[in-house]
Amino acid sequence: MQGHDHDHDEIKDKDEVLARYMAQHGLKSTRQRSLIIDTFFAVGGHLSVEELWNKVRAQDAKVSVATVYRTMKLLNECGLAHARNFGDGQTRYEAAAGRDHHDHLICTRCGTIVEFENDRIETLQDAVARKHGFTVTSHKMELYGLCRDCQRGLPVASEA
Amino acid sequence: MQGHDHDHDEIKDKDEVLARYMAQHGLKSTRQRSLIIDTFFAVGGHLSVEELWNKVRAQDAKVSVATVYRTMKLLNECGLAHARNFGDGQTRYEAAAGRDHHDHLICTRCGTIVEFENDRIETLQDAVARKHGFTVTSHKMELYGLCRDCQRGLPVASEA
DNA sequence: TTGACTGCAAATGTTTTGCATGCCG
DNA sequence: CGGCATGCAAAACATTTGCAGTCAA
Repeated sequence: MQGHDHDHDEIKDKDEVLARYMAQHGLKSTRQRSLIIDTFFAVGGHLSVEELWNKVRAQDAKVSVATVYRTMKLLNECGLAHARNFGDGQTRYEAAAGRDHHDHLICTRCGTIVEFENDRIETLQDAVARKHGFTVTSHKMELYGLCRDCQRGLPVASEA
Repeated sequence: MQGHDHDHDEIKDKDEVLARYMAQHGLKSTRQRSLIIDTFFAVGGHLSVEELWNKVRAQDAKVSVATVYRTMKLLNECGLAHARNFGDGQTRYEAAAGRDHHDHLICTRCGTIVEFENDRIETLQDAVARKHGFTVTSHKMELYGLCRDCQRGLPVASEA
């Protein structure tokens, strides 16, 4: 739906990071891992492990959830995916390769997630942290509310 | 650190909110609920259900975890407690009655949690939301990093 | 060949729930 | 009394892990 036809650099970058990480850690590139990782980056968005598993199983019915969990944990460790936690009980992952930091607007009615970034907020965050003697290494910020459509009571389109 | 010795108004406010909510929902005031709620507000901080359960059991050994879960869910629903999720697998609750909104600085080494509020950040958040057509009803922001002591490598004092 | 990877199922840890009993109102 | 609340244990989830077989390097 969105025009992301120019992420070849990022994909290359991602592959490099991944290859380097796997080499350094003695990890192997397997059919399942490739499938999971490719699917994850191809789908985009904020996937729960189960959602990702479903996409993956559509292509290879024998991949187990455990492998998806293990693979996403790896991606997270090597910095290519970030684990997020938006209130429903599940951990969601989002692609991180070559992307700037960003935060989220979450519609509490239809579940839409919009990403944004705002340098002025980041600057203020740093200032606050400094005032309290903290050195900040990461942060997360989530704004919950109603998106434009839900404010007007439009029917919820459910998820894909 | 913080001078919050004047929360008597807030406590009264809390009881009112609670009483009204319980009346409206046909809820009963029981020994267990009172004990759990009083303990929760007395201890303060960001308690996991298990931590709270331990405090409660010290006073009445027969209270079950289930009741603590049920009670905290109630407090959360009536707005007197907020559920938070700081990365470890557990949901933590913090008192919300009569308190201004605030965010958190979390030390990733010793676990210290510092609360802060910053109106300019809130203002910017609203602006961002508006730009994306959202009406924000709540938000959370967490800054992760090292607190002053941990930056200097001081020994971790563990939790209480 | 070898050791990492996988699938499966069992194990974990957290939170929820069904049910019979208990207690507030 | 009647119905919500409680305790207990089982159930429900999300996630992890032990193990034996499989596969990449």
